[in-house]
Formats: sequence, C-alpha cells, structure tokens
Amino acid sequence: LDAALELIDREGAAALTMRRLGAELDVEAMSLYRHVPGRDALLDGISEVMMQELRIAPATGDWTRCARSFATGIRGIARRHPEAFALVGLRALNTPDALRPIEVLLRSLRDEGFTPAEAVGAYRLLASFARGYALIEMTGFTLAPREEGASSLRIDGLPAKDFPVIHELSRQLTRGTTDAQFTLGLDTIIAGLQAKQSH
Amino acid sequence: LDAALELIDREGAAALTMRRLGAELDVEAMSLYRHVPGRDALLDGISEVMMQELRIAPATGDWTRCARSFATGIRGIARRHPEAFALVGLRALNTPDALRPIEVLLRSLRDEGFTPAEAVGAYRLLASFARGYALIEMTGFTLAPREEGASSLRIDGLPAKDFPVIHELSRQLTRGTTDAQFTLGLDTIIAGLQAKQSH
DNA sequence: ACCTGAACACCGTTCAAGT
DNA sequence: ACCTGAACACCGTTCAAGT
Repeated sequence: LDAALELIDREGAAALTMRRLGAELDVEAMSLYRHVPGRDALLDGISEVMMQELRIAPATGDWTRCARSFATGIRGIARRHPEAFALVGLRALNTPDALRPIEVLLRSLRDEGFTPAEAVGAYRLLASFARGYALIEMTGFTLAPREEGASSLRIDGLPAKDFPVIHELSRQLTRGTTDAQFTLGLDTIIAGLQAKQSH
Repeated sequence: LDAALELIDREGAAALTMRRLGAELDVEAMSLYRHVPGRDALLDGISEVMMQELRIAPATGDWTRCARSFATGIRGIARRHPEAFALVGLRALNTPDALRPIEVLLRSLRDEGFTPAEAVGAYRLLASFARGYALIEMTGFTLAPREEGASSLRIDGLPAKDFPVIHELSRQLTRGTTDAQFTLGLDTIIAGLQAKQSH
C-alpha cells in the first residue's frame, strides 16, 4: 500500500496499475484483490497514507501558528508527492487519521475567540486555499512563475495589444519563488480572518 | 469537441473514451486522431471550452466586483460541469481565451491602488481558493455539509473522546449551504486584501 | 482530405482452480 | 487463507488501406 505511493512518486501516476503494482510486490495483479476491494479503494488508501504525514503545531494560544502549519503542511505533502497529490485533491478524506489535524485546528480557533461558524469557515477557507494552490502549482501555473516546459505559454508570445496589463506585470508574474507566493496568500487570508474577527 | 464535454456531463468522466466519443459522433474512434493529437490534447481542449464560459465583470472602479465575479465564475463552471471540472483543476490554462478574464482582473487591481506584486498575489490567491473550493466541494467535503452518500463519514460515528471539538461544532460543520460557505471564504479573502492594501 | 479495419500492447476485474 | 492462470470486456494508439 505504501508501495503504491512509492511507485507513483517514482514513475508517475500513470504507472500505477494493478498489474505494475503486483509486479512491484512480486505477486500477480489478481492477488491484490484479496487485500483491497478494487483500484478506487487503493487510490483512497494512498490519499490516506499521504495525509498521515500532516503534522500540525499544537494549540498553544496562537491560532495563527496552527493555521499556518495546517496550510503549509498540506502544501508540503503536495511538494513531496507531486504526482500523487492530485488524488487527495479529488477525494474527501473522512477517516479518523485525516480528521485529527482538523480537530487541533478547530480547537485552537474556537478557544481563541472564533465563534463556531467562524471557526468552521476559517478551516474550510484554509483547506481550500492550500489544496487549490498546491494543485495549481503542481500542474503548472497559468502564467507560470518559471517557464517550465512546453505547456506553458510564453508571455512574450501574447499579442501585447490584447493583454497590456499581463505584459506590464510580466516581471511580477514570472519572477518570485512559489514559496513566497504561497506565504503571501496565506498572510492575506490570516489578515482577513483577523479583520473579520475583531469586529 | 463540445460533444466530449457534453458526454462527460451526461455520463461521467469515466465514460469519455476515444471509442465512446467516436460512437457519439457516428464515427470510428480512430478518425478522431485526424482532429486531435491524442487523448490528452482532447482533455486540454475540453478544459479550454469550459473556461470560455467564464465571464468577469468589467473593470469599473470597484476591484471587489471583478474579484468576486472571477471567483464565483470559476465556481459556477464547476457547478455546471462537476464531472469535467477536475480536468481544469489539474491543468494549466495558458491559452489566450483563458487569459482574457485574468487580464481584466489584473487591470482592475492595478488601476485601483494595488502594486504590481500585490495584484499578482491577489489574482493567484483568488484563483487558488476558487479552484480549491470548487474541487473540494465537487468531490465531497471532509466533514460534509450534507451527508451525501457512503463515502462521507458521519460525525456521530466518531469517538467523541478523540474529537471533542468536531463534535461540538458538528451543527456548524453539517449545516449551511455550500453557497454561504463559499461567499464567507471569499469575503474573508477580500477583507484580507483590503487590510493589506491600506497600510 | 478524411475515414476505416485490423492489429498491438495494454487495462481492471471475474472466477474456477490450485496450495 | 492466500495466490494463480486463463478469460472477458474493455482501453489508447499505429498503420496500411480504402474513398
């Protein structure tokens, strides 16, 4: 089961077939059906294993620390398992293991002045941003920070008359690490949560 | 090509095969290769067609209107094409058509006091949230707003000793429309952008 | 130019049979 | 209990051949 994750990391998501995975484990593909109901359950299992890597800072009076570690933790998983991360982006993770970090985050928020509705909203906002950013980052930004191969369109190739602002901002669009971009977004979200919390 | 999108909408993403699509068009599967290099290019094409549905409010002096319509527009596409939306979540969209709404948004931001770096950061934050939220929503929330079938874990089934806060907040986690949740997140982001902009 | 038929090298999954 | 072999109903893609 971890072998499946390792196989995806090593050879890409397309390489994960029942037959290839069987070969990896020195077993016929059909034997896997003794241990897992089918391919889809296998993908669920991989998502779960991946999300178990998420470590969140303990709730110690500063909810922003929890919020930050939650979001950066999700993105960290995406960076460690870029090929596999699309799976968790496309699946609900309702297992106890996946819920533990969420419990910590929600406790931290609720203990520090968030109303129940605000706490839930904050959690979902952070989760959406982290997954969305990681997914977009993994698959290549629209207007990529670094030109990274054939699929990304070069800004210089765009008709300048139709896209004057994109041209004007091309330096900012193509420069900067994706780390900085992520942190900036996270900062803004936390600022927004603070702004809404205070009144 | 629109036939492919219609097929996914109607019968699910799994039903889109070269052979099925060929049948849909009363043609052999192999004929499709005259018009498209392969299956992957076809998926790119579908993403593009879908994103052409994105209409953004014109820049008229209130960037929050552009920002809101950009984010809600992306989510609207996801709601209209739930099965197909995973494709755009997993692909960079660097075609002129996909860039046009981004041009409008960036212009609006830059004309209304955002520095170039802030404008780019705001755009990427909005795009990440919208895609991330839509994707999570489509595939079922972790801790679902509505119990929606087998894959979602019932909160009552969780050991209350291990997850006291989730239990405490279960009303807020399971109630409320997903529309309200989305708007709330978007409000928070816009509040954050305003907070960062003003100092 | 566009479409077809047969073929190749794969898939996930089932099921009766082995140990 | 666990694994295997053969089989079934599919895939995407190639390529020579048709009109």
